[in-house]
Amino acid sequence: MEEREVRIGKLEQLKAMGIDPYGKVLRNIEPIAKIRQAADGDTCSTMARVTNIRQHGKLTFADLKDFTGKLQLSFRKDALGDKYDFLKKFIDVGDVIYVTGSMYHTGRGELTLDVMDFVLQSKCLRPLPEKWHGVRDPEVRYRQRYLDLIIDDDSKERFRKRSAMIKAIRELLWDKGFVEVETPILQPIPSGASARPFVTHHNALDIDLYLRIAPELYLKRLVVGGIHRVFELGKNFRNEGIDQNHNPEFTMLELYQTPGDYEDMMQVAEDIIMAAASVCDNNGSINFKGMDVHFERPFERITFKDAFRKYANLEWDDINTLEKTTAIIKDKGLEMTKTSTWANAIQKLFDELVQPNLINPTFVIDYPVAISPLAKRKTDEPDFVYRFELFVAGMEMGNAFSELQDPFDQKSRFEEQMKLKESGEEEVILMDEDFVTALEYGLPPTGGLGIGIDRLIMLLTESENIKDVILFPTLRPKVEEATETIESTN
RNA sequence: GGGCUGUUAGCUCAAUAGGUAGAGCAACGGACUCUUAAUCCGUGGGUUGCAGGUUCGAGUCCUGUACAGCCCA
Repeated sequence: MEEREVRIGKLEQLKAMGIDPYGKVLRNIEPIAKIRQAADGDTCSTMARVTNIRQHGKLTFADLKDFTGKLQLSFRKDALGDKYDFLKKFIDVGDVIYVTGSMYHTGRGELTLDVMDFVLQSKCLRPLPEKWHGVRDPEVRYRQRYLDLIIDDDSKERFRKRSAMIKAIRELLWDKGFVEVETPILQPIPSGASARPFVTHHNALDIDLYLRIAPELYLKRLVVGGIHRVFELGKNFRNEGIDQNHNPEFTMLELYQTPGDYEDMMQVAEDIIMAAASVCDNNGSINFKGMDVHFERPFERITFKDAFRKYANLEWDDINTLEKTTAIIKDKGLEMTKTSTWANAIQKLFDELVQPNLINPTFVIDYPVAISPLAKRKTDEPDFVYRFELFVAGMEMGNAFSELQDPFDQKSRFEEQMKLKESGEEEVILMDEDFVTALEYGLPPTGGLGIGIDRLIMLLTESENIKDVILFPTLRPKVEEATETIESTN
């Protein structure tokens, strides 16, 4: 590791000269994006990482980058004197420096800070990845995200947008009078959705606890408690495989509103998605995995039954029993991975035959009660519920319903789920008696909505892999290696 | 879980048929006051992911393994 040794050598020399390579805090700075708005002749100061150095004898240009942008610097021997020689000798690409100087435009028109003084703020001991190919190895990008952020402007921009979208969503909800809350991540019963949970153990209580798979049942308790508009934006955890669309921990928005129903939730869902989309200047059109997607209100609506008719050419009479769905699954050469129930079969058929066709934002509404244990039955059609799922680019983006208020019905639906569990079904919505008790106190007519934030951000930033919108995606830890680190100096 | 592909210098990538492992950038030394992938001259840099095997000889072929990517479930 020769280059690193060279830089450590410089570090030692600096110390010997009485210069702290990890300098004092200098606060009178502004981010690069702000500085770039200055007029020629203005005096500006900033602190950022040097990403490129171009030396020309007694004149040196350098590029400085922070999270907000890039700025060219010029260093002149005739302005800096001995300090210019210090620059040439001790400042490397990767170092973080404080600079102060005056703005001007070069002959070629590049906005540049002519440096009057600079201070080393942190010495970079390792060479940065190559300057124009950047980091290609996905593993480095995910494990050493800081390198990705230093080098890759697109990545930087993607995470800046992520932050801005989440801010836009929060502001929208606050403006609508929603209260933001935090409910337990450690839950004794991981209910509210059907997925395998992570298990952990609390020593003092000597009980197993589960990382939540959904905050749903807690948020509805809060509606019972009188918080009529409530939301939570946070992590859920599901113990399932990792692929382009799945990370074991992911960010979910859930909100509940009373008075409200799933019609209201369609409006809110559109509001949220348009608010997030407004952050990306793409005029509501994106291209995702080769699909052209247009965001335009109102989003399309189609009933669950009609979706089968339209996209799979199947009438409800063709698929309303386990025998019929099983036959079709075989006929299409599909494979059932879960237990053989009508609920699993109809879900499988939907996932395979309908979902991939839903490119533009589409609300699929009025689901069968058998696959919706927390949603309110339709008054005119009690085998169906007031529920929708939102699909975009063939991906599920959201799930919402008019919430089931009837504690007796809720109890019996939990019981059905538990029967399924006993018969070997792994993923069911677990019985939560305390939640039923809460319903007995009276849940007013409520609409509830969940939106997968990571997937929304993937879509709007046209990122095909969920790992590209999560700063530190879950990876298998590296076993060997433990990259050579410096010996502690004490 | 299954299949395919990848892993070579700090970074990005080469290496034809199994025959001394190369280039660009980065680094180091030198020239250079308007470059922006600066340019020019020169120098150093490798346990080819890891562990075995075949062979006179392995980056290359075989087996196993680790990690990653893609596809499938």
